[in-house]
Amino acid sequence: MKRNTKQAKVITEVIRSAGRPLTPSEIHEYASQNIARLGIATIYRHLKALSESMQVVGVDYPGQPPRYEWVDGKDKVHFTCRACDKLYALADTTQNTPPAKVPKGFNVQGFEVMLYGMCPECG
Amino acid sequence: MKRNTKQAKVITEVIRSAGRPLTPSEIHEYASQNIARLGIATIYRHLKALSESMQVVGVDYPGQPPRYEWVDGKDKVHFTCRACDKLYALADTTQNTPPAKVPKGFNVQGFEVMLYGMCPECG
DNA sequence: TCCAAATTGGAATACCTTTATCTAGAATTG
DNA sequence: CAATTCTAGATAAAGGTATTCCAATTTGGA
Repeated sequence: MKRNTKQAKVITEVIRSAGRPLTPSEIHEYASQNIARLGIATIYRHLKALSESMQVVGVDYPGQPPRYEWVDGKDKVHFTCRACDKLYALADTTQNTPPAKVPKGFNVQGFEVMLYGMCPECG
Repeated sequence: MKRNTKQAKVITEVIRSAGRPLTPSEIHEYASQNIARLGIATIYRHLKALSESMQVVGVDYPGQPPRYEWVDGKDKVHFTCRACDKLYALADTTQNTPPAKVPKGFNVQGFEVMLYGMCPECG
């Protein structure tokens, strides 16, 4: 039986309220503010479970560690700054329509847009 | 002085003509068909150089090793099959226009669209 | 052709993320 | 409240990519 532990609540809330994709160590860092001696393995265990239940999805981009993001049907557009490497979640302006046509036979279930450039802080 | 070696030519040509993002080991495999005893370190050396000179870019997606793709101003749209994990490069139908609006202050230099779903072979 | 310098191959290894393991502790059930 | 069983924490270990090292080779120029 699945149990409702304090760790599960905090980890889930951290990801859900972040508003942007977080790395496992970021999640660990933020959740540790509410739970002393939180093990990194616990982060990975919950990330695995949350991924399997489709509540979070992985977001990768080159040269950076994998990040995880809450699934809410929005925030499919990300922006990464080439100067400071910050990752932003932008409002989805694509209305859930894949911004590209696909050849016959491909069934698109989801999509993701990654923008590269300079963020307001970096120029 | 930079030298024009057979390895550099073959590795570059493998990536350039692939038409899709390749993993370092895929590049090694294909290039080895033309060069006996090709070291994997040579692959990484050239990938690093080609990345720094902006001739290739990295393409990541969750759970898979990093792939590298030739930069030609096209092929910014990728499709990954959730069943077989194949990665396809689709024709860019976005005309180099980012498929999303960005807030004031963000300067978009490039973008990438990743589609998830089922490929023709898998359903 | 000959030489100095750049490049390669091969293997070791460094590096870092993720997982496995084990025991102690905590959450449900009756 | 006691028993049961899931979960957490800590650390070791795995897993796998990327780098380093250096002798041997190759390249471009004189």
